[in-house]
Amino acid sequence: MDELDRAILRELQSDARKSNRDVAAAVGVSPSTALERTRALRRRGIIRGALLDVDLASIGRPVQALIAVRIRPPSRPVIEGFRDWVASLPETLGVFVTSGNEDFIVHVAVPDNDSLYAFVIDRLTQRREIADVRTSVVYEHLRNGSPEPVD
Amino acid sequence: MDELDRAILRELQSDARKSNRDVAAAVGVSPSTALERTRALRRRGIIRGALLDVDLASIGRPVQALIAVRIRPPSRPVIEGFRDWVASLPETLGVFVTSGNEDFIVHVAVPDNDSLYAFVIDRLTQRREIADVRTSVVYEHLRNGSPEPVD
DNA sequence: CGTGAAAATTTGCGGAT
DNA sequence: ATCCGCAAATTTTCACG
Repeated sequence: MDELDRAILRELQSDARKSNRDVAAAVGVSPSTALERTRALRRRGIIRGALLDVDLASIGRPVQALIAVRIRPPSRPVIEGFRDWVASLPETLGVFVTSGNEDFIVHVAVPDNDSLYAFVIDRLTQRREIADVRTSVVYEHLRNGSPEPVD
Repeated sequence: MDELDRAILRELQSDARKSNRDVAAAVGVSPSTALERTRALRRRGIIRGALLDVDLASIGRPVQALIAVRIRPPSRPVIEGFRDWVASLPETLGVFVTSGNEDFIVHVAVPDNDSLYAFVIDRLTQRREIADVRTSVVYEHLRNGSPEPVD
């Protein structure tokens, strides 16, 4: 990870679909060099892919929530079972497996408040391993798509 | 949003860098049609862009946490001031503004546990408007990069 | 890491259904 | 009104220096 790699990463973080030619021009190397560096970043697992940023409201899912879940017993099979199940639900955008007051924070997007309520009481609470659930509605979600390398 | 739009969205969600030619082939239309549809999705704000998926560990930030913050008073100027400040920190990956037991959930990535502790006690707690902070270390973060449209 | 040429893709437009 | 075919422009890709 030299300065050139970091510069290429910055360019692609600003727009993952930027053409290799534009990236090369922006960082001051030839397209072939930029291409080889970018491929190496992928091979090394530093770049994992490119995610489409979709407006959730316009696909009918304007209501987001974070749901803190505590599981009992918090043993590996139970944790992993719940994790995989909840990650596979269509409402789920992401799952954080955490230490602390809860075992999971589940990020969901649904069409409306009724759907959210139904998700929590009909689907989540049906799981026997759930000891506690706390739901927070998300008013706004800001993302920093460009985390910077350190060291 | 007809079936063709949804199919194109699905393809690009699986890989935001997929070539237009591949998208067209996968959904069964000509490249020119796929291109025009994709541009329309962008114009309509349904596609907001493409984010690079970077492995945080390999850029020196392997430790993630979710930090629940309560603010006082939770008035608009105070909320928005804190939101903009915390979103601009280099450690911050994202900020959820929420209802419920906390006003914010801040998602951060740092080099190690010491950095996390320093972030919480040196930077966050310095802000006078913070009434309460609860930190949860994130062991694992699964994402569903392909939220499906409903209706 | 760059050059240059070949291959592949993107793009705009005229015409078809 | 939407989609396709085609050709030009642009970009990607790679062998070689």
